[in-house]
Amino acid sequence: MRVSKKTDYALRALFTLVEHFGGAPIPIRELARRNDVPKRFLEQIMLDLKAQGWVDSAAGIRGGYVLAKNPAKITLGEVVRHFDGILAPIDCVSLTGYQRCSQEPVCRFRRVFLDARNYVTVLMDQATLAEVAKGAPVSKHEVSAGFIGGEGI
Amino acid sequence: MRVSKKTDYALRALFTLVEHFGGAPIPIRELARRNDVPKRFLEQIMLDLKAQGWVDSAAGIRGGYVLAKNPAKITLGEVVRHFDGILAPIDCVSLTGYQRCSQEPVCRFRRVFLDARNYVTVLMDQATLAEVAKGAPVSKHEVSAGFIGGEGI
DNA sequence: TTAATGCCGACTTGTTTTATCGTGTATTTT
DNA sequence: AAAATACACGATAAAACAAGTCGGCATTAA
Repeated sequence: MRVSKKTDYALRALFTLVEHFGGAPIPIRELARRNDVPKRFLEQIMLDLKAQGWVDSAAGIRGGYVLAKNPAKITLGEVVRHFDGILAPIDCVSLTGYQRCSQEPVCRFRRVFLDARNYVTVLMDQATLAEVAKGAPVSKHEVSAGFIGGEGI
Repeated sequence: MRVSKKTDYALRALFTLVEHFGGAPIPIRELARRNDVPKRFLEQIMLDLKAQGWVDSAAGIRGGYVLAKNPAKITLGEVVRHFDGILAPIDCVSLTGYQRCSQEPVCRFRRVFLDARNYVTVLMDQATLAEVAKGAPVSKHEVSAGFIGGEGI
């Protein structure tokens, strides 16, 4: 599951809106500046988020975007899946994007990808914006630590 | 971590070679037929696998490909990483493909992707061809079962 | 009314994916 | 030595996707 810039940018904007949940609308200009996203590109993305019912917009001089739902009701899984398609590493172990493969009856490595899917989908579907927003940013040390053999990652 | 057809095809061929480890070379024609892969495309892939030292080839009328190393010494992680690049879902949580992101000091969702990376990379780097080849194919039931809320996958 | 804002569709540009094709070289059986 | 069977290598290419960019219209508060 590789996430695109589009998904990345969408999440940045969403988490900014979570911070200001219940407050005044935030204009795209501000969302773009604070999250280091190209403004015209973010426009497209916000439009898409609105069509999905995750955000609402107000036009005019005090306009901007607000979160349309409680942040506990939106998950990372939904957002990633919307922009990038399936979460599974390969179609033959996906539910939403299942494609039959001729090798299924004999394929051995499929089990490993199924394992990956099981972990990742549960992880993503349980990760609500509300819960994730509570956590602290990742420290530099965490990215390079905690591995068994020091393999490349 | 989305795996490409190329990786998929490479793994199909490799597992066929694992089955015949120690035996006579298997020609591309046969590898292509048995694994349902376009022959000319597989040619490229096998050349690549050879350059990596994972397979060896013999020309001539009784020629073909054989595994060049013990299947316990090749992991899915190595193969996937070679063809598809990083295993991490996003560069900011990758070791081999790390790219600094301006939002790191404030990003909240990065932790979730780090979690996904940790699981997937350990899984893939521990999965040797030898071990994986021992397992049984995945049954139809396994792909659609075992989930908490019945979310889309 | 005017300035700030969102809305909308089209367009661009570059990369990656998934191959296909033609030709050349090596090996072995006959 | 010749024929058959393989691998080796480079070029080409259609299609999809990713990541933006642009121009102009609609809406609203001050």
